[in-house]
Amino acid sequence: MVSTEENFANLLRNHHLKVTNARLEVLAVIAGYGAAVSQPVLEKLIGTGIDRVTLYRILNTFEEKGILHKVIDLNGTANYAMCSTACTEHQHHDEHIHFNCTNCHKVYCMHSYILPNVDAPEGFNIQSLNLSVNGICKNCNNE
Amino acid sequence: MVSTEENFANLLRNHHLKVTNARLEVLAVIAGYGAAVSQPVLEKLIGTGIDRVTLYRILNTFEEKGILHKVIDLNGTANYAMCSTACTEHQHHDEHIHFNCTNCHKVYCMHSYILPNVDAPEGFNIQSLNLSVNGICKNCNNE
DNA sequence: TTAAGTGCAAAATCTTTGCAAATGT
DNA sequence: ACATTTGCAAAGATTTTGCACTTAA
Repeated sequence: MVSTEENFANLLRNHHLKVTNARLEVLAVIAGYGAAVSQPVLEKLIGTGIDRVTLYRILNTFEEKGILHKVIDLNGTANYAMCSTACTEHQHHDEHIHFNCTNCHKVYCMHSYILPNVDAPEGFNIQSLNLSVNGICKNCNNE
Repeated sequence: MVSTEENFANLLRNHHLKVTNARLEVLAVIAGYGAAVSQPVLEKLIGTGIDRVTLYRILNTFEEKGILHKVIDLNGTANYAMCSTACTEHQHHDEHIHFNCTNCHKVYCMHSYILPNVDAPEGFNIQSLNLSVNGICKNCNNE
């Protein structure tokens, strides 16, 4: 079995990105977090190792390349989560439900739920759907 | 028939807020806009009559009191729309679909669509749902 | 009269940009 | 070697706070 770090390196290579320490660390933290993460939280988790500007640029690059998808939470803050392998530079497939915990503000991707169909009114064209559920997550309920 | 301005004044009184020019103007602009409005757009529509800080404070107060509801759009920007009469200081009822135009960035409240039921996974409690639809609005399709 | 609301200045965030130095391939 | 990536400094954008002045009730 290949190490996790090697998997991340391959992920970067597959998207024609250079393998740098900063990028590997961002991937490791996000993949290990278990929920979508915001830039401020990421910054705390990572510590002083990576400059804030670099972090912003890494997140933007990863989103453009289809490595991460961006989820806007209840407060309008951007949160990032690993994309499914179906995401590419040209098309994001982010059609699942996001659960926003109103207590700890974690954002969970609920891959097992399927979005409903919605018919657009006359004159409107639908490109994508985004269903957010707000409530209390399992962690917070057990405290 | 009572004038619109008098209706707005009553709306403010009903929520125990003083009737001021700034508040009446904000209500008039938002009610006349036909979609949810962001603070920057509101500021342009209103012009120099109201200080930016006052505008922020009015929007916050209106949201707290249940006069406006806040809709976060695709970019994480807060947009404000008139609440239905079912909204109070203690409980917002904002359970309708929001249509985000990816071209003009207007946010439409689709009151005629009903949200689907979602069952929460074990341990999670759902408080509210938020379904955003992204696409091209009628206005932009006709240009 | 007096509590609530407003305007201005200034601070606190959050995010982006420009450029020189460092790094991966 | 060379294009990419990074760090730092600085600018831009957005939102909040403090305080004195004004206004609605």
